Amino acid sequence: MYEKKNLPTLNCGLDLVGEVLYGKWKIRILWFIHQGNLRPSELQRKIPDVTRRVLNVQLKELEDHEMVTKKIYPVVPPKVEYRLTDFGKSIIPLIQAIGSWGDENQERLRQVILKHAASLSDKPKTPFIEDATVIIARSS
Amino acid sequence: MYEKKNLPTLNCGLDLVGEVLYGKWKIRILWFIHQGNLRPSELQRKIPDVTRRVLNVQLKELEDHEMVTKKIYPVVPPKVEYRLTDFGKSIIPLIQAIGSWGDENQERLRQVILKHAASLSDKPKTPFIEDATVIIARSS
DNA sequence: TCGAATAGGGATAAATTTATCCCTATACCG
DNA sequence: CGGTATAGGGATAAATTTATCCCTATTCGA
Repeated sequence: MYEKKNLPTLNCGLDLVGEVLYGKWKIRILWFIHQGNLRPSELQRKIPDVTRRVLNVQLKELEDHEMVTKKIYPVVPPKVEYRLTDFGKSIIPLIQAIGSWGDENQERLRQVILKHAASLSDKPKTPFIEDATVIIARSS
Repeated sequence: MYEKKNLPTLNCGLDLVGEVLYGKWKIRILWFIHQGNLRPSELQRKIPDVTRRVLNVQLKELEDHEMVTKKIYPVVPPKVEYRLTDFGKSIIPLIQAIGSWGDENQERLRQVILKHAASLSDKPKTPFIEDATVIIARSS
């Protein structure tokens, strides 16, 4: 595993929440578990962009942070279920609120996100002189 | 700058919010601006762990995402102020709620975070055989 | 005149997170 | 028998984010 070299900042509540929710998929994982998708394979189908490996890693962290519990059924093929702890359940209203705000502002969010992303891409790497060259070739 | 190679997932509101709030310091930056710390130097003093470079970068992203506006005063020494947009203001209640939940659960959060962090460090890298060697040496 | 404060940013390094690849195991279905 | 589904994890690569270092400029105060 990876050993942290910089200690996290843990001054205020905001810092603390950040530690347990920070992770590309964690909020969504919690949300989908809340929705009743308890098994890793179900979660993976709900979040196709996450790989199984990373899903496992983030679930493990959520477990360590006592947001979920893991139950392994000794059957074949294997069966595992994750459930929210009471602690995990208590954060669901926040996730709900965040999701609602996001839904309400969907259009604007999508617009500014895409605009920002574009502003990163459209820095031309090839100088304009190249375009000029093409034009000259055509006009000959 | 850095050009993204993997496109973000933008399916639901949760994804969208993630895009604009994801960043180690962004939520805190918004919060402190909301508290009236408008100038970069003030923000830096409030968040000593962020470097000026990164503070600038994250402020720029918040600006691109229309969460804040930047106002440059043509004076010397330079003076700059960031303010929340109406859009930015509308997300403050969420941040407030997250912070409150974090404060309320401060103790438990601190505990599980530290426990998890410790579990990463205390994986012994030197195999147990070394301990055994020591014991044998002692008993001779 | 030197140092501090103000704001900014390029180049690069380091840290961290996320993804890819590949392997283990078993039962069921056709 | 061969393919699929189930869950898991080590080793390593790639992507991304964050940090470090070092510059520019001006005014004020000691």
